[in-house]
Amino acid sequence: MTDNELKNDSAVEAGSDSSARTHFIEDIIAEDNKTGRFGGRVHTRFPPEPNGYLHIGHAKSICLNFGLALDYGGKCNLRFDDTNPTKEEVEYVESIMNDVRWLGFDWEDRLFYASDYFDQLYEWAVQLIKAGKAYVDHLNADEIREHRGTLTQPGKDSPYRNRSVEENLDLFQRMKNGEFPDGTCVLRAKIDMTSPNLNLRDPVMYRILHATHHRTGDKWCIYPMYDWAHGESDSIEGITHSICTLEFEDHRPLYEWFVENLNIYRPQQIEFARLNLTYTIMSKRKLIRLVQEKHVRGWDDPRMSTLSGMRRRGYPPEAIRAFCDMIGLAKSNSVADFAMLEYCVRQHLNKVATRVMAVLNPLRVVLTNYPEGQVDELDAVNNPEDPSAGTRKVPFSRVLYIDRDDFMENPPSKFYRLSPGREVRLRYGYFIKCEEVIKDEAGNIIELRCTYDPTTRGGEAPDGRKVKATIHWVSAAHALDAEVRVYEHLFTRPDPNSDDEGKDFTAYINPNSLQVLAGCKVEPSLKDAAPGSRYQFERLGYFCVDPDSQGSTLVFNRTVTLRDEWAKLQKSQPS
RNA sequence: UGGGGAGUCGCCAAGCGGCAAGGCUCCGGACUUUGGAUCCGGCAUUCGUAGGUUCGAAUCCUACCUCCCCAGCCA
Repeated sequence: MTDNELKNDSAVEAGSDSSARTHFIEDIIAEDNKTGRFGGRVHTRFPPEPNGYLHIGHAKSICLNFGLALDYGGKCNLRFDDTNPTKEEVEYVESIMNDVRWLGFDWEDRLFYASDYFDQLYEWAVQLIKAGKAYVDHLNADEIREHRGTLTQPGKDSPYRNRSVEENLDLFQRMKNGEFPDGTCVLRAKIDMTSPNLNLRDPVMYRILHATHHRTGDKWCIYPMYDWAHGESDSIEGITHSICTLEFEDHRPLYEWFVENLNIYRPQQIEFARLNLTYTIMSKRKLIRLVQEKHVRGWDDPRMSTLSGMRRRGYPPEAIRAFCDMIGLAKSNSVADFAMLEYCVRQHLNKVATRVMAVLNPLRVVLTNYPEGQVDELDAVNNPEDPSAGTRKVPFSRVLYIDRDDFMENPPSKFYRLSPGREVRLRYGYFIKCEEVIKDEAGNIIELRCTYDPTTRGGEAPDGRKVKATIHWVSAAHALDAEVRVYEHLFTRPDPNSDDEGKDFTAYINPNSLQVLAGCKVEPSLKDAAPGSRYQFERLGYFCVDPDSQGSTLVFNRTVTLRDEWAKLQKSQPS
């Protein structure tokens, strides 16, 4: 996919006339381009820490950063912010690269790691020490906290704050050489212990961590803190607009203090509001708990808000991009409605998904006037939204399955599917009329006896009579068995974080978030459906073949239902 | 009570002194061999509150209110 296709695609998906409406970051870029601040360059970066899987919130940042580069003819780097070896793993860096690519973005040859810059960072730290702007502090963690003061009280200088440059240089080198155990001392920037901005009260730049790093191994036992590594990495890479989330607004003065005191190139940090979505959790800490405590099957469980989960669920990357376009960008905390995401998923799938017939909850139907052993090959349209998708043959015979939801013995007035004595159309097939309801001893309906009208082949009656409903079906003798996994929101409330009642978010996990339907029947054209392929099961929703499918066992995930007027009616008038 | 942000329809979100875009949701209706899609129509006399400036304010000024973030050797 070319850059242009990607752009147009997203714009079209979002239903926006792209050209108009700019958000505040685009305004900033326009202004910078006007003043020539960065010489017309736009160079962004997506800087994940490899300590978990990417989620839909990251998608917003990815689309923003890579999207801006695309829109302004600039570049976007992928940079792993790997400054804490105790939490980071290669499994995560691989999954992250995989997810960014899947979303449709390309960092070309610009794959970087903050750990690439450890040597440079060390040199710069020495430079600050020499300038009297950094010192080694032997206060322990508790003491540092005590000296930091509070929100309303200024902090106090550490007794080690005024060590000589020589002593600091010596100590810092010995920190690096591994002469001290974890926690004995840290390197701090010497700024202002009385600043109302706590980030400026002599922030820690390096801590001692005798841990093996996923890339640098045991080369280092001191690791830079986020504030010390991030801006400097941006500077090294020539980033123009360093976009991050709101909680870093307070860090901007520190970001700028470092680049100014080092006298190096200064990128512009810009903050935006992270994405929140109803019925989902976005914190990595909580997502990892869902996985570790086995509330879900793994990072890629289709109920997860991770990109890998959404991929397995069947959400197309185009839909996620369109969603990121649709939600806009601002600085106010907000919670996007999950329905927006589903709208984007349906909108894309409607245009591209092959239609197929599947019966989730089979009810046997025998056409009493249809010749035994006769098979009719009916023509079915693969995608009414896309004529080029062509048609296929669907076998029709005497014994069929329809969905139990499509039959009611005593239908309410608004129900216009099949019921005793009523006639409906079988999609692409014939009109059938229900003549008899067969029940078992317990009174459960086990079969319907119907007659079909041979003159209605294809679904049109020569006498022009109309039918109120068209229902889907499969031929019993030809159908394939399948397992279908039906999902609902993972949480029972729009904001699972609301810890009123002092409850943990796990208290709001939806016990019905996964329902496994066995014994489903799908049409034979699905025989060799590959994992990951997406279909519309007519009248039901969009479904995606799960990787658990193997050999003759087909497993589908329900991606999202179709919009359903009937379901809505039932909900509003329960009875 | 320190500092940094934000408050426009149920949810996102435009608007930057000239009289409230758009999308999602929702509600009507048309069409329909998917109760899908599509198409039409409806949905903020009002912009956190109260004052003020102005011919005119969501937009400027003042005060207040509410919410979010910051006291990791996490990012």
